Amino acid sequence: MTGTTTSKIDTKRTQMADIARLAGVSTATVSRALNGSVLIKQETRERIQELARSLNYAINFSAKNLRSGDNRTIGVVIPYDINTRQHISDPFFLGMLGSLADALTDQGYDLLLSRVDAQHLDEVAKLYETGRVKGIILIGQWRHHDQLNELAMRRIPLVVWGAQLPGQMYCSVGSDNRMGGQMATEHLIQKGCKRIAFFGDVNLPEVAQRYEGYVLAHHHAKLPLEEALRVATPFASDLAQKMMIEFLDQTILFDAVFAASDLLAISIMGLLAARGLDVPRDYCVVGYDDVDAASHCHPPLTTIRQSVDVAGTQMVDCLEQLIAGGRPESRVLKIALTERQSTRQRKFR
Amino acid sequence: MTGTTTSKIDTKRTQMADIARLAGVSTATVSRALNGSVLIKQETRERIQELARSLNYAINFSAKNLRSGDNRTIGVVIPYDINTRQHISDPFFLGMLGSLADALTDQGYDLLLSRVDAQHLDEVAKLYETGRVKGIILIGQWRHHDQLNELAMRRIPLVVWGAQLPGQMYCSVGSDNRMGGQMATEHLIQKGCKRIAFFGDVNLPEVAQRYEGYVLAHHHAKLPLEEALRVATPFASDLAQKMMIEFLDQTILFDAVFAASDLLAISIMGLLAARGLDVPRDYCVVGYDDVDAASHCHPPLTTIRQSVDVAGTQMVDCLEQLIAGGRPESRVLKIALTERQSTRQRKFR
DNA sequence: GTGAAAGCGCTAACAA
DNA sequence: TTGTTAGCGCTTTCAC
Repeated sequence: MTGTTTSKIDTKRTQMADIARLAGVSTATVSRALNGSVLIKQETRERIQELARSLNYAINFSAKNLRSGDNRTIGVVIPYDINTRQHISDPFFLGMLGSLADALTDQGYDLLLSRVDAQHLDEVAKLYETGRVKGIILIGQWRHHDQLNELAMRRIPLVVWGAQLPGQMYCSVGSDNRMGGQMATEHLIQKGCKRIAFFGDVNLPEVAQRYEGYVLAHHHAKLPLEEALRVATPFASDLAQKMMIEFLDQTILFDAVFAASDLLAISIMGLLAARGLDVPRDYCVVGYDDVDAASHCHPPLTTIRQSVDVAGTQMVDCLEQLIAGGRPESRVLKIALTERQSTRQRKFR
Repeated sequence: MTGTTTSKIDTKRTQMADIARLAGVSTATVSRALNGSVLIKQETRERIQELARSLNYAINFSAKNLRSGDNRTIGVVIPYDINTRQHISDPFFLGMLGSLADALTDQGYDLLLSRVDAQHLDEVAKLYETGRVKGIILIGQWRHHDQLNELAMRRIPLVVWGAQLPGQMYCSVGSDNRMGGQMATEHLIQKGCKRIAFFGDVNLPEVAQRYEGYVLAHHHAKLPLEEALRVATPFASDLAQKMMIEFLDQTILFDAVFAASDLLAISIMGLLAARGLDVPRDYCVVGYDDVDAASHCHPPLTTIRQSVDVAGTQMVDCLEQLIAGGRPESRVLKIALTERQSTRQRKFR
């Protein structure tokens, strides 16, 4: 028995042989016609295509893939860290996923979504090695640089969203975090801020680079750096919230915040508001990502925009090159500062 | 030529035949051994499994699927509406996606993610008919009830996240929207609110049911309904924002808001704050979904919690029944009100 | 311009 | 307990 025992009238799905019989040609001709081969006389081709359509024919991908040793599926992997609970709860990732879905669809790929425990990143190798996917896009580098390098050495076509790191064997696409950090900080300095708190987990490469930009801006402006102003919050979570409250309770002197993600920025703005403090009058705040919420929150958030759409197409482009046997360069995407209320109307002191 | 021309040393992937040769058995034995068949002597079985492992063997799924006429992939579809730009920008959907990813993985399924133009929902049928997926989970019913019915009539195993509607041919899983709307409204009434604005697009079945609950609560409390208090905002977007501002500008008398999504609720709270109005002192606000942001915003938002994890497993469960030829009932999941600051400390007037 | 035929890597009925 | 054999539905070389 072939199909599942779903119904008694197991209407076998139409296949090439059926079309061939009906059209009075061979399956070879049908195959060619359906693939738009110029070898087939136009008239025959159109007749067969029409027939296929009217029969509601749908090709069997398993057979096609088996025969051609090929497939058009890309694995998109979102690692999650059980310990830090750094799940995909950030809307930025959803945006990225959407962007990838579109970019892959455009190129005729299917998207196999997989959540993988970051402890066992080598599981993603299986995806490739079983022939399920032709390549892998990994969203979120976290702190798994070494594991990623290992995957790349196994010759797995792999593109990672994240920072470009020294000694990197895999292809990465990411935004210019250093520049982003610098621009954000310079913007604040320009608004007259002098004691800028930095919120973010510098153990993550991307955040570390944003912090480097922050440091650089301070150097340029000949502003001193202060340890107490660096708060190592994880990405938005209860813990981050707790750390921010702690920070505020310490009554450390500061006049601005640069947060490594919009979620953190929005969170701190809420905390400040709850204490009767006003943004931007009392504190300026800059975020990172430019998620939807950044423009809808109050006050609307000045932030560093990472272009998600571009990211998607770029990653797919890299992956295609990798699949074709190329060795694409990692890419660093341009960012831009979007100024909104959270840093406006600030008076110099 | 078989493989892609990636490298010169085109190391052909190991396959069953290789293992068979090395083990001095037939491929049939290897197949059985690897599938853990009890027909094979334990010793042989273990030897073969060990060999496979050491050779880093990975089965070819195309071949397996072709032969067995089966596969373990489920399509998860997120329709997007080009017109209303109702993309998947709501974090609630990300949560759902994550939950589904986990539930499917637990059951040994792969997740094929697909974004489909809501105008062409029949495209999802192709996913099934080409044998790419064994069933389909659709997140977001929007206003496509009829199209979904049609898909169901084509005998496509389909589970939809959304409201249960009369004359529904497909299996749906959703939360108890009516009850949710009622609970939210009753909670507000209990806090002393009398003129409760409702924000949400009642053209969407889920929102319509929430509104029904709102109406019911008013009846129970013998409170009059007022047209002016119903604001047909779409799901969070610039347009929604604009409509809320318009509403506020009209200076319609109201003392509370029940928003059909947390995003809307958070948005309105920001708008109110920007006008120097306080939640919950001046206005109480209740949202819907209980997304992460609801507890991190300020003030923390009272909201109706939809249990995303349960939703994922329930949908997968339904789909499995459908695939097995069953006819599972649609499910309505329990909701719960989570009280937070946005409705606290309200004094009766 | 079209057809015949081989076979992709695996599974399962039937034999032994 | 294991092997033999016959395909699953498609693509593609080679022949006409």
